[in-house]
Amino acid sequence: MLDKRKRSILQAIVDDYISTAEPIGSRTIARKHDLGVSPATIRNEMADLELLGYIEQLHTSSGRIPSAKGYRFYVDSLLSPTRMSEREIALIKNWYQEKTRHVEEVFQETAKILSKITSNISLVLVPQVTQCAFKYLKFLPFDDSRTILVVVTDTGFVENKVIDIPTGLSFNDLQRIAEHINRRLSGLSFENIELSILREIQNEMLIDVDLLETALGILKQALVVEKNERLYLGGTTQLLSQPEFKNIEKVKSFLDMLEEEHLLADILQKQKNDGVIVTIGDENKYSGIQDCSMVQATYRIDGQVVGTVAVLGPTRMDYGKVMSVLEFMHNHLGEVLKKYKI
Amino acid sequence: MLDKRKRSILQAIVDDYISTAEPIGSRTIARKHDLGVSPATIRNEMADLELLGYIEQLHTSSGRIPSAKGYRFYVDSLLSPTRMSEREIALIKNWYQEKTRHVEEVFQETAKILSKITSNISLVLVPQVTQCAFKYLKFLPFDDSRTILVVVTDTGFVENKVIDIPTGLSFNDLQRIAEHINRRLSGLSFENIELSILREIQNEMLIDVDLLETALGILKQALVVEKNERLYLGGTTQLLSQPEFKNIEKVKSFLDMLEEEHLLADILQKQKNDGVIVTIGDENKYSGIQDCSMVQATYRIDGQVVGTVAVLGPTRMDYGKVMSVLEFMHNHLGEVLKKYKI
DNA sequence: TGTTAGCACTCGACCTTGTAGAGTGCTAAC
DNA sequence: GTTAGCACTCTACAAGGTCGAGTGCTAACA
Repeated sequence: MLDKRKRSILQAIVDDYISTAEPIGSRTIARKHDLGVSPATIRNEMADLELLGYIEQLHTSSGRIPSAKGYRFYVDSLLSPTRMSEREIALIKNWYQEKTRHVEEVFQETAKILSKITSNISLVLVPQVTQCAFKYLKFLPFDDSRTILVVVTDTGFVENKVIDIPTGLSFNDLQRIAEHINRRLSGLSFENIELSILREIQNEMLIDVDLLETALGILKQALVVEKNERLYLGGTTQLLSQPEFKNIEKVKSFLDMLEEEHLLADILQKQKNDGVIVTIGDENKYSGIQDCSMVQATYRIDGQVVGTVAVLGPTRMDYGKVMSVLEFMHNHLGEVLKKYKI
Repeated sequence: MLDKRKRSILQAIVDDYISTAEPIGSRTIARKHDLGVSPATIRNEMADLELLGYIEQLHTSSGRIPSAKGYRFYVDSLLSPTRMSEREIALIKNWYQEKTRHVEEVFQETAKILSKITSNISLVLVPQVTQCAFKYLKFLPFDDSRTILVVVTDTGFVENKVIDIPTGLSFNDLQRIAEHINRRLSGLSFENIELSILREIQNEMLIDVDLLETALGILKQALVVEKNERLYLGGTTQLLSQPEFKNIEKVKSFLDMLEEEHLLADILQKQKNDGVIVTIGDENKYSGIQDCSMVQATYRIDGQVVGTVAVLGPTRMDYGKVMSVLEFMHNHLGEVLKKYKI
């Protein structure tokens, strides 16, 4: 364990480096932070800290910058958990009030808020439909050969698709099939709608087994669409303001990675514990972001975890601020979503 | 009018500059293009071309680069209209076949194809709903206080929204109102649904004028959502490969502009003639893209123009290729959309 | 009269060199 | 254990020099 002075010095280095993006020297620390010791002493301590792996040097005679281990210690032991100020909270709540009318807009604006406040890239993973319940499906008329299949969930998500009416089925047949399916499935969560239940339905409707199969196929297809998690991204341009992305090649490879949406969704750790998680530098499993850190948090509706929000940026990020914002989202995004009738 | 040799030289300059992004000198032209004259002669001609405003010099003793006027002349008079090769066309058609299942995916993939082929940013403006016809609206049950309003167009676009049931209206009232509205509006294009018609409907339904007003309000609100043009963007990262965007500040301001979607939609000229249009440099009305060129083309369904595709990039773009691709989209995107049941 | 070779000139790109400044480690004194 | 002093290291930056590509002009040539 580090003694008090070493901790103060490490804290000073991380704090300063986060705000200036410049390596920090002993004299700078002595000047800015009143530790009551001379630069020479600080130099000795810094040599120790470097030996212990908390800070590193780009070359002889440059100041020190925090290592991944240093950031980890900072986040775990030096950062006093802060909450957002009342004023900030009021601002955010007001933002939601003004800018959101659809559910989708809540996600969109959440991404915007996060990236704006933290000056980093934000990710919002929307609820997996599997976690909400099937309410009903309905076929709406379109023309002789096509119909509109509408699937409604208990949370008010509506998905629709224009589909061909399977040959041999009349529109009335479809209505009948829909009614039956609804009677059996209504209220079940999408997770619980398994092939076995679908088989049962098929068995119950002895007539037209083939036709039902087609209809069930359509439902399944709709489910696939539903299940597809959606990801909202915010603040990709903020990236360009960060000094670590001066190098245009770096920006390019990073943006290319961001375009691989499924990859990003995968990067978000399936977190077990319910709260804010910080992943620093090479703790990330994808090499593309190993000089980045990610802070993520779940959000819940009625106590159930339904999605994840995250902030992604260079390891040199303002962990305190980012964590407090995500803490807020963790606690309040569910409320907001509920208010806006998800 | 330029004589034949000047035209050859201008063409050589534009061609070379497009492919190398370096100013072109007289010696380079003499070497690469067999014009049968010496560099000195070419120099004299270039001096003339500069005087006429077709090319310009960044400083004494640099080669020449085309001016906006030069590009304009190139596009109008030097570029022989080319078509895409059969092989390329087959590739594109195959791409659509493999990657598109929803209508939205067609737009998404069109943007991707355009940016991939042209190495520039692509814009796909999707059909304005105003240009297709209202088919019907329907209220679907949700819960005691809310209903799902579904609006269907003749092209198969379906938009839905969960709305509060206005106090005083029963679900049956809504059904009745929907029926009446459908009877009056079905088949009308959204453009033709004007306030006057809505007033008429209001007058016809003498009972419950207040309630109808509310319902019409909801429809109008849905229309607003509908009318909102959607814009698909592709290849923003391609930008970073272009040497004119080495400067990170430039990239940033450009990307910021791209985020203003409505602005972009506005930049696309409301074109009257039906074909491929090229806008070069300061011909663009927005100052943010005055060192860029834009090539745009309409696409049609059943002979009716429904949307626009465009490619945006530095003035130094491969106009021949870009124009041929957009010519292709102009002629075939409608077909693709039709096949995928728009 | 149009074309060409030759020449002096210009300017950016690139390299070298020198200097200032920030920072370090070590040592000796407090 | 702490500190002042000192020699040392390394980067950033500016100044100066050279190279090469390109130009315009002039005089000679077909």
